[in-house]
Amino acid sequence: MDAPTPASSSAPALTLERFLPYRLVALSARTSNALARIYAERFELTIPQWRVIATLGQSPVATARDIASHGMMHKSTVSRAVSALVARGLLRKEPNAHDMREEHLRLTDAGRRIYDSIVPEALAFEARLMTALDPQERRLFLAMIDKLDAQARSLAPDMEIEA
Amino acid sequence: MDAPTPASSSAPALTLERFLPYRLVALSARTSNALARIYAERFELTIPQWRVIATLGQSPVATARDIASHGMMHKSTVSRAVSALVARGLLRKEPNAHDMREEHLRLTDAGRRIYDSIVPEALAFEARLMTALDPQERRLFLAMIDKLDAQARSLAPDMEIEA
DNA sequence: CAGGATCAGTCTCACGCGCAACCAATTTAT
DNA sequence: ATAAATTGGTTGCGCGTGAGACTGATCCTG
Repeated sequence: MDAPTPASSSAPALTLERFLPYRLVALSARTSNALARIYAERFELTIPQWRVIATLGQSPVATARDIASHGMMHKSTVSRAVSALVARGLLRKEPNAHDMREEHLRLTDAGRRIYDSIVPEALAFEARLMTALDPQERRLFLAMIDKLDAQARSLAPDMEIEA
Repeated sequence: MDAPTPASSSAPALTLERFLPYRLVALSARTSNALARIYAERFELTIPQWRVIATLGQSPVATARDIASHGMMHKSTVSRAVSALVARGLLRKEPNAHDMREEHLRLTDAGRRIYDSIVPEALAFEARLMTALDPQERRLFLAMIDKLDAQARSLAPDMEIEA
């Protein structure tokens, strides 16, 4: 790409390189792709599958609906990821006697082993990424993400997000 | 979702809410979706189409390859977006006499009008989002994104990214 | 100045996704 | 009590995508 030639336009300049949504997408795509290598190539997990496992690793029992909202996924995406994981023996469905519509999901031992294998690598990756910032910056950065996320929610309140 | 129950696991804790890649994806998805409403619903543009237009709004002439790398898209994605935009009369292909392999792409007047309509709205959206941060924080935040992006590149150097 | 590597862009294929219709269980209203 | 509305989850469908093969053009190297 050439140097950004000013467009023959009357509109105020929109320079993607300085446009926040663009920067966010770029950074998030880069880190996600790098991280995906861990669980995709080495553990044969898709992104939704990893999100299901990550959620259940953190909260041992959850319904598909919980997982969908927590992982910002469509419920059909979760449903398919769950089916695949159950078929692989990494997840178990347990009927909920109090509400037969929902099913409680739980990692099997094999599922937890995979989770336990991925977590240290994911944390190590995060740590390597974070070396770009000093400790104070890290706190600041996460705090600012929180603020921006809250603001984004308030700007599009009714939106059910998909990643 | 319930309160994060500690998992019965020996692995170090991975709490998604505090995991940087997760936070980045969440924020980036939220802002992208909100922004997409502008150009998707009101101008009937897909995300790749908007990226093509945004790039050409900024650098009036570019090849498909330029646009792909600039917008972090696969070349086939760009190819299809370009075809659709040409069909709609928003883009023009011009053969390059010096290299018959590539084609120079340029917005038509209609294309530029759409670009000029979207830009102020996109900038207004960014501004509204940015109100969550004070001016100094904004500079800091963008600088930290740059640092993290550079670090992410160095951690996965050979990776050709897709958003 | 040939022949092989490289490059721009298109096209086919298979797949994963979001959507929306759907089913079954449960809650609410009448 | 019963019908209507709501909710959790699944499934069929259509579409857009990424991977990668392929075509034609250009460049490199001997």
